[in-house]
Amino acid sequence: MTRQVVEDGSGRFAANPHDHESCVSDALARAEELCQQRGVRLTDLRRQVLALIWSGHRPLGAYDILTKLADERGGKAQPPTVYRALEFLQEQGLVHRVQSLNAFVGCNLPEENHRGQLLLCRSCGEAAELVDGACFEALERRAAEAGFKVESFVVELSGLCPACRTDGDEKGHA
Amino acid sequence: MTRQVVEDGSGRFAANPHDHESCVSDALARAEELCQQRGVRLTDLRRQVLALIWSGHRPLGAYDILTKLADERGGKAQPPTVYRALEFLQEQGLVHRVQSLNAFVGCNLPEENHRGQLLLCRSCGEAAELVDGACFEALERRAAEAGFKVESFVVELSGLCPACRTDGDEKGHA
DNA sequence: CCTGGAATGCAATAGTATATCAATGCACCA
DNA sequence: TGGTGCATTGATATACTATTGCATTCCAGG
Repeated sequence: MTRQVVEDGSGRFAANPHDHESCVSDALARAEELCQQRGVRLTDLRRQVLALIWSGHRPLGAYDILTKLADERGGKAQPPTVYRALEFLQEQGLVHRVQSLNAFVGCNLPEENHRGQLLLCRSCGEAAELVDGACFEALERRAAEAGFKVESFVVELSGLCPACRTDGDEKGHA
Repeated sequence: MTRQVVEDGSGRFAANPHDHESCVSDALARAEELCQQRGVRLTDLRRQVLALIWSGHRPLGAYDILTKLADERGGKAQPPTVYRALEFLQEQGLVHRVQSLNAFVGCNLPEENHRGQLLLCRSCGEAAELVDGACFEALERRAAEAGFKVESFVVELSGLCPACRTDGDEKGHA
């Protein structure tokens, strides 16, 4: 079984032309499996929200999701519906909250209870995930020296993804 | 000139009993000097907001600041007033925005255009700042390998500060 | 069945942030 | 001195983000 993984913790961005449908179905399949294993319920609603989040590789706001959800259902959905689904998905590690954008993005590594570093392109809005344990360990050690006990990390890097950087260069040479 | 520095980039938390007045006046004096040097205007309003932020070592929400500001002025202040002041103070490196709390905290190292790592105590709400260039360099290098150009960092660690950790232990032994 | 907890629906409201335009202040220069 | 132009502040409205509380439905286990 060869699986096309476009976000794998290497910080690689989804190449623009990729088989995105398999991206989505893949994420959903793994979510299904994971929830099964954990004995939690991936309900229709939660699956639907997860699918919406995976509709692209850029973080979506809760109200973006809300709108799309309402569309798919014929015009009715309330904020708590979305926020509750998001809460569940976060608990299961299936999505990350992006603090600096007030938005949510799918996570491709839900199995590991990792703390991801996010790379956020300020130009195209796409996100990629980096996993570097060494960085966290260093931070944790440094915090411990100050007597601080770390419980959760937020690491978000904003900048330009490879594609947008190139575009910018070209424009710059005009 | 010996100056009492309670936040110095070491991640040390302000000891509960410290001369906080000198903390505030110190921060204000340096802000004054810095703005002078840079040829930007630290107006009354901005100074007032900065002082409010420095009224403690825990991040304040914009609307907390707004309320206090209104108090000090006799009942009138609007959100944009506060947000504009905050924007200025951020640009000058005098305050940091805390993304994971939607709040703002004073920065004691405005001279260096550093990207601080914040330690946030979930119990008492106090914040301390860590400055570890190595961590940023590592992240930057890692991102660069993926072709990503980092422009700004958000690193926020939530957990328990030394004091609250001790309290927790004591309670735990009950 | 039927029952108890989880999940969802629904209405209201709380909390955070920005857009827009008018009025004022201040540095600079003629 | 007085004007000119830009930065700053005031004021109103509105957009965007998130939560509370309670009613209803669903569903696994007894």
